Amino acid sequence: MPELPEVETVRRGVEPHVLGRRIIEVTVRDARLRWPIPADFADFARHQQINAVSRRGKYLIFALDSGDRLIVHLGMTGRVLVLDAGHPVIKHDHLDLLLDDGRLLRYHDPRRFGAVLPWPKDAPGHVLIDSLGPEPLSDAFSGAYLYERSRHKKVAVKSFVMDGQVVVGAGNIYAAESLFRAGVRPTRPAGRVTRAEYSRLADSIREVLREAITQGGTTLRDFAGADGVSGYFQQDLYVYGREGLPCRICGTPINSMRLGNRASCWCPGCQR
DNA sequence: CTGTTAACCTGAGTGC
DNA sequence: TGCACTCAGGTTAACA
Repeated sequence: MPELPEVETVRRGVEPHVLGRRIIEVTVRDARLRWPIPADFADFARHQQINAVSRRGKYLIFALDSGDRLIVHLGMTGRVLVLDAGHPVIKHDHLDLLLDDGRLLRYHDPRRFGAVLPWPKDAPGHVLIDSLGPEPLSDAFSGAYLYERSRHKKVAVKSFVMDGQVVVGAGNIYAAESLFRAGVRPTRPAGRVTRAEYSRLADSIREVLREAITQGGTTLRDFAGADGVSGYFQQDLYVYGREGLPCRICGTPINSMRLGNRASCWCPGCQR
């Protein structure tokens, strides 16, 4: 699934194709996503013009000319593709937005952990967006912020930075990579990580996410940008998926364990 | 409140 | 070829 860099890559890939385009028809083939696509979704989206495509954390937000918005989340295996109308439909193609230029925006998601939801203009906020932590690439995010938020917390620092209420966008891959670059073991209780370490960690998170965006994301199995092209950040991974392999810095075999039900890799030599 | 676990769902990979 | 099992980029609901 897509973490922040993959979602941002999708946003950038989709945006030029949909800006100013009007949705002329909506086809829902399977509404059973993480939350069901509401029965009135087609009526909600039809005839609306797409004025902007933004991102909040791992959520894509399509702003419509009426002031309504569409929220799209890719879950673990979701994709958004821009295709010509009439493109063959394959398994897991759950939703099409037919555009007024003969193209369509297609949502494809084998595991259906993602979501496509309306966000009406008269709703001040949205339950999925309101309680999110700061954007890691914004000024609101810093080592001091992480330090303050983490005091007295016993949760592992990796789980802490993967918590979307703390900071958005760092999933399993980038949390592991950021902790490696900061030299902090993922198992450390968040409340025991020092101010200096959080300063390095905040820098690392920003750096890793920026680099990954530049590379077009990381490609494992299911991710591809809107144009179907893969990302290249996997060439820059130091710990994720490298259990048992020698550390690229010190040669020590990369260690792995489960933290909060997620595989977590780190280097015993480089990370304290 | 905090913290941990199971659950959602399908497909790919592995071992027998 | 088949079957049983594990694992996967996210997030929340239900627990103790």
